[in-house]
Amino acid sequence: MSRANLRDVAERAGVSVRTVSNVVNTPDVVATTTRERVQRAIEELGYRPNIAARQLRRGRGDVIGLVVPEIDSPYFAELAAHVVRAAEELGWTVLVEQTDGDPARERDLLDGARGHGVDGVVFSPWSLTPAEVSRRAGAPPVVMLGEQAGFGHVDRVAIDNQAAAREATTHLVASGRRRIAAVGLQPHLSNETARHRRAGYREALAAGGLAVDTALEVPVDRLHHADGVRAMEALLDLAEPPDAVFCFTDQLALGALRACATRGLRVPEDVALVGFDDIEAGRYSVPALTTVAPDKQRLAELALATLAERIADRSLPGRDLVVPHTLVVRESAPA
Amino acid sequence: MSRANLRDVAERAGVSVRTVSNVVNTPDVVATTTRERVQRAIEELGYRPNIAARQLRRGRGDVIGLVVPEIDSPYFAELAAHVVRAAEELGWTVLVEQTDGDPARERDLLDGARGHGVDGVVFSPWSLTPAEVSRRAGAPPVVMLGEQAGFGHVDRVAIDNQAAAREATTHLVASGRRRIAAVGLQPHLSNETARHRRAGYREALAAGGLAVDTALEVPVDRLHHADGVRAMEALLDLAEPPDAVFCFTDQLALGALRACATRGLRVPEDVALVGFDDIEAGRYSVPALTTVAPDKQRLAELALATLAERIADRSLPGRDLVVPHTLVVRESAPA
DNA sequence: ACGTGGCATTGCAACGTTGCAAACTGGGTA
DNA sequence: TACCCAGTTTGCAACGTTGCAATGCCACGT
Repeated sequence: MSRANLRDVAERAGVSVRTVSNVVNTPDVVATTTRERVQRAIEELGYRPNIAARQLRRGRGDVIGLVVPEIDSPYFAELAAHVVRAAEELGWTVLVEQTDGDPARERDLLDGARGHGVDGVVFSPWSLTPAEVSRRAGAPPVVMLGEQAGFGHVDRVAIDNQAAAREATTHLVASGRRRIAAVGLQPHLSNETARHRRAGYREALAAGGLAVDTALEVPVDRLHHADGVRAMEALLDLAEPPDAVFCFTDQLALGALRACATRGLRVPEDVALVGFDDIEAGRYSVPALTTVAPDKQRLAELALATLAERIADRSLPGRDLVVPHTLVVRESAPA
Repeated sequence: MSRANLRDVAERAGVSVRTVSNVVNTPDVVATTTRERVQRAIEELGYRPNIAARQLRRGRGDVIGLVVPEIDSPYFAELAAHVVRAAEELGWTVLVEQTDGDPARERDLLDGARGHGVDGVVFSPWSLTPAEVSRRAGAPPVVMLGEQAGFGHVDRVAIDNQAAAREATTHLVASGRRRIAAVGLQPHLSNETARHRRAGYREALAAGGLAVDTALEVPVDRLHHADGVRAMEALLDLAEPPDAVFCFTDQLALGALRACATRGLRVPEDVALVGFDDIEAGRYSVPALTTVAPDKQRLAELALATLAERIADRSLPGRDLVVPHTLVVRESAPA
């Protein structure tokens, strides 16, 4: 016996298909006795609505896509947790896709989570250029996360990365550091976020009367711990190593921390470290990470609220929404 | 103008609806010239298949659910990454749901990811009792992850938690530790996995001629860093603190590590630590964590392969599949 | 000229649901 | 008694796609 449908229930309860549908969707319009009889039939047959048919008929499926580079990076994992929770609040379920930062995959998935009939998409790009976010006829609405500027007609939700990076670096300057490195540029990707963070970093240096030394601006391949280790080792191999490092993600910072330990350097005494993202692991590392904390929950909620509005009215103009952040001072770069 | 459908394309290309469908699904049966004409029309109209209609017609939607307690716990995040990748390999997309370990939510979601028309579900339970995994008429097939034994008719994929815990503890015994604690029991949940790990831990103690001291078996509320901190502090407050701690997850171990640092204890000199899960953060902590490493990729692949088989043939008997694990010896508990 | 076989294309129906509007029911009112 | 209205229930059609089976077409061999 296959899965029961409305007709099976209707037959069993001795009512019309339409009435069963009413019991499921608008129970209050059905007479009490009828409703109870139908509900019993539903129970007995184990009826569950066919979502595909409902979606086809209604024109929406209450599913949204979440497209991130990698769901196992702590920042994205934490973000995803907030998105899933916020989505549930709105009656949505979340479909997760990974791009691995691959431009081609980002482009494909931008067109609607592999076409999987989602009502909308929350998209966290790494390498997408603004030009690529256009001409997407028939694709579901998208909200972009992060600092990819210049999309214009597309909604975007992000923290002010440049200001955040400036504050982080200023904190290091203020604590007396004079040779401050930056780790996390990704020149091989058109990663706008990294660019903004570097801009903020440089602003803070200038404001503190420090010169930019490009030898201290270390590019990385990816943003994992291992990349942080490599970058830190490179910095420590310099003739004049830094006395502070601003890492563009906490993962990089934790890698840098590890590299310092391996080399026998003390943090923060010999080198101060600041991260970015405020992932849980950074709150419990030894020493605990000073870091920029984006309000991830707010970010998720705002992204979904924006998406909901756009789904309701696709003619809305594109919006640029800013979410607050704070600098959390911990042991790796104390005041 | 709304979204284009097969009929719009057919009209524009001057062919039948069926031929357009053929171009989309089985291009090789269509003549080259026709195919090109249709493809041009598809491009021009920006046609994208309606997934709901396809799903309704085909009877499957190539979407599976992944139900985990929390997607932002590193272990589940890493697992999810593997699941998403493996799913893509099989042409599936993954819908993620979080239970927060809440029994009621676990029960609901077990019945098919909030009914969201998934073809199958990969379920990672925390507190579900075997009795609850029954009588699910019409619900999609499920593969259970972890050590929830006794489901019988349901497929299950897991590592041998008891053996793994035994090996981890034996490693501590072999390195000369004599007062070995265990952190991670969750007596308030019917968490079978924790039970198995304790059984393995006790086995190893017995084999090493050590007595079980229930004062050294520390329960925790959740499995986060903070719980590890609290548990470790409790252990260090004992009249006779342990010289080694086996934590049931790496997150707990990292919390314990942090607590040791705060108290000025050296790891591994004063206390050795072993974790479980082999999350990335544990590979870069100071000191790096000795831990049990489940083959997560294998776990994900096997779970999905099993699910695929069950979807194909729902009359298959329930299977219990075991995935390999290894003990990775690092600094927190050297040989 | 005609049948044959292979390739290409087509029409019909159905998947399960819900929007719409019509139809029925019973009791209260003019 | 005839009528009306609110409360219930119903039938029909359509959402967009694909399985099935039939039809059309053409080149080839006889």
